[in-house]
Amino acid sequence: MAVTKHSKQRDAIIDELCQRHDHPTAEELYLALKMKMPNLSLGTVYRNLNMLSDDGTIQKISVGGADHFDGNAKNHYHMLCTECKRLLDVAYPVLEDIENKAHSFVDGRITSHTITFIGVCNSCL
Amino acid sequence: MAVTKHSKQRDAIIDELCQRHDHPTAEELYLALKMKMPNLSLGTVYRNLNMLSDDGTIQKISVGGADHFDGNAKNHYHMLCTECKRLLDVAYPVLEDIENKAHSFVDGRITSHTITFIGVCNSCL
DNA sequence: TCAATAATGATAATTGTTACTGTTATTATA
DNA sequence: TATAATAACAGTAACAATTATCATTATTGA
Repeated sequence: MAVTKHSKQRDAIIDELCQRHDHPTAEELYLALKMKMPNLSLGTVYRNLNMLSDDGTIQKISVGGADHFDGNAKNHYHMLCTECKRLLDVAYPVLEDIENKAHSFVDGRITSHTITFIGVCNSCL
Repeated sequence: MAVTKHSKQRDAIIDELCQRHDHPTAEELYLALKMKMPNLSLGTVYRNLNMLSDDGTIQKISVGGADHFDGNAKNHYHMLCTECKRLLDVAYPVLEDIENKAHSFVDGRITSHTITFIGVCNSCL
């Protein structure tokens, strides 16, 4: 179902997600918001994150265990820290032509691509 | 725990995984092997796949819902079909220098990278 | 051959996520 | 502004993927 009506919960979710520059999981987001909205439900967080990522308003990133969410909908790359399991932005310029270049190696049609670097972040080193 | 002893189950898992060129989930692999080894346990499949991917003998790929496993341990890229959720190999040449190039954009140390193309495979088109 | 122990099968437990249900809040219209 | 339609909600149950537990079996080195 698409987003039609407004709600305080949804606004708060988007706000929180765009404010912070880590890429929280649904539960991390829920815990942070729960302090301001004590009767917020985890299901509401999941429902909204899914609707918003279906919309293209935000990004859902499936890497390791739990899905992470990113308020920045523009394609960009990430690094997963194998120690703390956090997901960091990598400002490496997006390879605009890689999808066209890859076309001949693929049995099908490419619509997007993701690059994930694996490593250890500075705070863990 | 590292792999020390041998077992028929483990050998069969590696065999099956290397024979086939799709990238099965633990359960898909389990169902295929169950026919030859009727008392194989799903837990054994998971345990071995994890040990082997920790070893670097095989690859674990976390993209959508369930983890996929790849008998080819050499780095290479994949495409996820949004229709059938299958994971296909993409023979696009590995960008050997991208990790060095990305270094200056990252707060930490990079040890590897993955590229996943998203699209629709030919059989689904 | 035998003792030590890694690996197994079966099953329970855990985790992340989705679905359901009755209630509340939002929005368009009168 | 009141009202009716319904999207979105909270709370909870259900579900799927994965991991942990534990008693038994298989492998291996002495």
